[in-house]
Amino acid sequence: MKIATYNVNSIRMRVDRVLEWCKRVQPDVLCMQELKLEDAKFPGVEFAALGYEVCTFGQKTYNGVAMISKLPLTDVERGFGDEVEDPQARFLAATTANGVRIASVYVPNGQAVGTPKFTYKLAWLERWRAYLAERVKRDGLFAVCGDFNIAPDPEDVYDPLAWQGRCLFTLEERAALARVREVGFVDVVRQLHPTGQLFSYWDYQMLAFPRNKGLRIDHVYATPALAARAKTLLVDRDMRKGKQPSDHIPVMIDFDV
DNA sequence: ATGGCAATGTTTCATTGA
Repeated sequence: MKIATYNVNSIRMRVDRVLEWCKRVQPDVLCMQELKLEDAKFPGVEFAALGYEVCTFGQKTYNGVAMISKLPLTDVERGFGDEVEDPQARFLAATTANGVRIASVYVPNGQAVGTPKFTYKLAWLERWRAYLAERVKRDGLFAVCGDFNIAPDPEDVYDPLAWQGRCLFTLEERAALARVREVGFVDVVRQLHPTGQLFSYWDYQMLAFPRNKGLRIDHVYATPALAARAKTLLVDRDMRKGKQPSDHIPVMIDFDV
């Protein structure tokens, strides 16, 4: 079972690229982030034509997450169920017909240390952790995939010294992400690629991609029972090439499920 | 060969991303 995640940076701008990628690598489930549109405007017909069931949680202009699946989806959850005061569409979960729970996540960027957005990010991370701590009790096979907007380790940023203390790489954010793992998740990309850089994002500016000034901020976390079944990894650098790429690339794990 | 910001809407600039 191939489970993938891809921050598309506007599904409207990227739909042809995503469709071509699905035809080529045939993910069973693809989690997407930064749709930047309302659910009614999601290009669902195109994905349905490839045999995918579509599940979206979008909003106008910003954020928005989706999941497409070749297996039927049930028990769809949008948000954590606690966001009385949170209108941002950043979390979607569903269960595939073979019993694997999957979530598509877009963690807040945080902008810069000391800003209200950074405070919101840290609070959001704690809400996410509390939600997952409950769900792992029930879902033994659970994959949480998405743009986490945190580089966990020094080898996950192109210049750890320059990134010291910067948003996406502060000790505070990395500790918050470690607390998420501690409720019962494994970083499956690192499990399959234990050492060395394996970036998933390069800024559009300053020739970041050709200079390989990237970050590893897109992740696939899985419960130990599911992580034990992880077989192969694809971090598809080719998707940063060509006309109008997203600034992120897809990350895919093939599980023996 | 992978290329010098990009996408959205409030549109001809401001906001956001990371």
